[in-house]
Amino acid sequence: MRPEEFDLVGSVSLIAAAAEEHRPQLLRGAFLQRFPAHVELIREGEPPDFLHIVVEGQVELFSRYRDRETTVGVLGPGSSFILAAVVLDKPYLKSARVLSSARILMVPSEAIRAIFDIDAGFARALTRELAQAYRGVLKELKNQKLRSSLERTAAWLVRFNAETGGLNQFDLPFDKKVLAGRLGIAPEVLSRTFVTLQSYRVRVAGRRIHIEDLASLTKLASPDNLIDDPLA
Amino acid sequence: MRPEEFDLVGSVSLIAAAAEEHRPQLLRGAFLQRFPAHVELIREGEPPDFLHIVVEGQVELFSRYRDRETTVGVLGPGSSFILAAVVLDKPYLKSARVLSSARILMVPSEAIRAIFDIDAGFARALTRELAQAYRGVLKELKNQKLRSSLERTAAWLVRFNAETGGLNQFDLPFDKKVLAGRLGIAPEVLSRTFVTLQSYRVRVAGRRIHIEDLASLTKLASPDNLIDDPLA
DNA sequence: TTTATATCTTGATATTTATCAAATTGCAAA
DNA sequence: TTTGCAATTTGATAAATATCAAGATATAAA
Repeated sequence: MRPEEFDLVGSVSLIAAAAEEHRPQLLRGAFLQRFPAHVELIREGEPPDFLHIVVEGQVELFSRYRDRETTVGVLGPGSSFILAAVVLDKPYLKSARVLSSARILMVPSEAIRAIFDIDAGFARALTRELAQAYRGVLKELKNQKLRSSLERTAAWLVRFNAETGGLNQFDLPFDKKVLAGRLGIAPEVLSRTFVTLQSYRVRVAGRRIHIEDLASLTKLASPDNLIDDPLA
Repeated sequence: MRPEEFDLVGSVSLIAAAAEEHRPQLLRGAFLQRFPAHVELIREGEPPDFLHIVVEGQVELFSRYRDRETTVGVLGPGSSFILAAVVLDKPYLKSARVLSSARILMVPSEAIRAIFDIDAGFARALTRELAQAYRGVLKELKNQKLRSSLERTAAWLVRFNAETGGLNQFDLPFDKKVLAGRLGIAPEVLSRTFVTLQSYRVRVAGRRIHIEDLASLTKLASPDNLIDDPLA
């Protein structure tokens, strides 16, 4: 890696948690690589060679089964993925593909495990990250099982709105197709959901969303910190 | 705790992972307590006072939202729960109730966090446990999103059968109502699912299950190690 | 611009799952 | 045993979501 890349990488919280003297070892076999959209970064079932950290762009996590596919998450800068597989040295449970052109930091799994064993601060950070990831999936499971697709959509809109300044208007950060996956519904259903949301005074024009009655949408969504996770 | 209780507790893998000299500190404020069925052990939203470990009996993990409720897991002896909340010192995301009379080991959260900070072996064990828990929920999320209720039921039967000796006959370990919750369906749907499974030569009599054509059931279930988790 | 292609929407319909109500069965305490 | 309650089953129906097939629209490359 080039020097300026080290700076960039040092700002990744997990790496920053490692003691200064361990960082070189952690980054020795690491790559910071740029990938175009659609590239499949990892494939479920494969052994974990690298811990992946999104530095720039967006990555979709998904899983295939028979002839089906489902999205299990969408990540932005700062998020790592497949940490659990790396820790346990077990096969990936999910695949990942690049949505919009992305830069990914790839750190060799053995390095992660090695530093984990000798650097308590790094171990703590990693464990915290894992604990947060755990809570993230659990929340998503609850979101799926306890809410209807209309409610999930409303909750996502309310959350995204809040996290982008609460201006009550914003652009969707990805294709509606991807949002549908993120929400666990078919794209057609999302389309119809947006139609239904008109009666809650949500206006949709292409990627542009206007929330004209936040109170009403919020009432529908029933946001709940025990279900809704920060969008990363 | 009484001496024989220390033995019992020492066999819990997480506790066993702590260095000998740290065990007393870990167990100083701990309780090993017996609870009757139906007791609610923890309630989502509350701050994490204790890490809970099932020593005997069964515990159902569930979550409420509005007027709904969903099961997020059923645990047996050896399993801990709410580890992530303890590590992060954040509110529980799920509630827990006793199914069949149970003995629960409750270890104060601060003790867990304190030993975590000074005992690398314990920290490693805890992190591994967390990583496994993460993979467990992720698998459950995939199970829910990628399989129909019929397939989930078939997969559960195939898995349970395999883990109880592969005899192709066994008793359900809990009420059908609880199994329905575990599978994420209404009890009425489970009833009908069992009727449908007759054409796969599954016979149900009360709690007794006979699998008369494992191949056919297995074909329906498409077991997959990236989805099906050991039942613990 | 123009065109090719993918995304998005809409209509029609099928599947899946939930809900409600009413038996029925099982089981445990008296 | 008998009684009473909870669990389970079954029928009827509703609600939620998926699927398939066109169109319509947007977007990016030429």
